[in-house]
Amino acid sequence: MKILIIDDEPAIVQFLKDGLEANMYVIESATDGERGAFLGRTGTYDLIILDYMLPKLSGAEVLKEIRQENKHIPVLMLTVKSELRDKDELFRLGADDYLTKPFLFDELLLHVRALLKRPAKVEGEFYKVDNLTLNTRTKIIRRGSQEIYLTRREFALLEYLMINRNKIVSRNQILEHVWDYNADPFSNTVETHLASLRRKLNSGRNRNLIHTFTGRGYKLALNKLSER
Amino acid sequence: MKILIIDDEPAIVQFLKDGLEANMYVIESATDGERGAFLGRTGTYDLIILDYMLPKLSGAEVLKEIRQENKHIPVLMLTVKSELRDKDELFRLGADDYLTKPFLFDELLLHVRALLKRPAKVEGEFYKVDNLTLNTRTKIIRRGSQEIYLTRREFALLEYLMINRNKIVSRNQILEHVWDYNADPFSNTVETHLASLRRKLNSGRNRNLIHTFTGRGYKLALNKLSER
DNA sequence: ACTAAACCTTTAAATATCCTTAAGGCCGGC
DNA sequence: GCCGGCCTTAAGGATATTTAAAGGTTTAGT
Repeated sequence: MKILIIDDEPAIVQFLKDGLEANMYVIESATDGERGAFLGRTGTYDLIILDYMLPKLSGAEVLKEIRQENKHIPVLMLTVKSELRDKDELFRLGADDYLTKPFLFDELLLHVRALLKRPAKVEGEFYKVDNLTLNTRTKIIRRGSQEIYLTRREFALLEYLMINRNKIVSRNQILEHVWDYNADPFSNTVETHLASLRRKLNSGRNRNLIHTFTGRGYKLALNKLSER
Repeated sequence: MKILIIDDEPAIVQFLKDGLEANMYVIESATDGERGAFLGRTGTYDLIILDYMLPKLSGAEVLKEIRQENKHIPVLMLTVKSELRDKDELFRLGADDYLTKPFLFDELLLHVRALLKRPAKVEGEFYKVDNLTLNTRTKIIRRGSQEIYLTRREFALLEYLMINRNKIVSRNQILEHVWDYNADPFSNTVETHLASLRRKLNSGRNRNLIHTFTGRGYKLALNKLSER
């Protein structure tokens, strides 16, 4: 899951980034409204965290720009109580949720989880394919009863495959959803991570669940071809 | 365990602080209601000790503010008998317990212990992971039969890890619960204390119980990964 | 109030982990 | 059987963590 943070205070951005990365989210950030609006319009995110008070382009304007692009990405707004005249104002602008500063990180995390659950991305507490499970709350991966240790990138990759299980996802889709804009599309880092993910998932006598479709992409499923 | 003291008399604050620190609690304090309410709302405490009579914002008002933030932190109120018309008044406001001044420190300590036991933070007299035990009453740490001497900060750190045993806690969570607001989040004092804690706990041929999850935090547990 | 010890924090260097890059071999499609 | 795309492995670079040591502050004893 990829989250965009737009806030002009570097310390806050860092605080949110660290905390969210510790919870296995992929983070991109912008420290002014202009850059934030650009990323929000052009990037691929599952959630945007947007400060109300911003230089260059206010939070409200950024939100408007994003919404114009017909995107219905969940947007969580951060406000200072004194700034907030009317909370309905925020919803009218198109925000999905808001939080008044200061807040505890755990509070934010609850809101983030709730928002990410909405767009039918997450049905229950678990994703499951064969005997492979991903717990969306604890971020624990298991193959059968054995817990599997994954790095952040590997986790984000597997999560994306799990969300799209039984469907073919292209290399570019993966790159868009799991890597940030710095990623070099000509490098083979996706393939490398897929390899190490397969190695970790297939240990023992477990069957391979990540199937390659040459020229098309990858599919996480019990069988390469669907049979009914 | 971190305690917030809100009292306008510096001498009382000092008295409580010294005594509680001697019992391995981490203390923060405020000498007026405004500051107290701010800390109470924004900080992370396991208990708040609140004087009824305060300048700027009365104890009752401070309590109301804290409770508005939906927090159910235990609050211990301190009153002078003459101030207290009706003790039910305090409970109605949301206090969990009260004490009338003057009192003996040991009395206070009993109340503090009782309150901290409530929120399922402490089950019995001991925390235990492998052959490592922490006695919540005597504050004695043992690895097997060997007693281990820890400094206050090390103790608070281990206690926090013990409360959250078998769960990953991030560096920021640790900072929030074990250090006070003065702590510089960019220094590596947490890491340094973890190192010295590990050194003390792992002496001899004991296995390491504090496991690192790069980019995510630390977990106190028998094994890094769980197998069921 | 002074001194010494204990403790906590800071800095910096060493180490470990993770991510990316690059090269060579393998496999599947044609 | 050839070619291009994919996989694997290893090495290098970047980032994160651990360790060591010195400096500063607090605490405790006299």
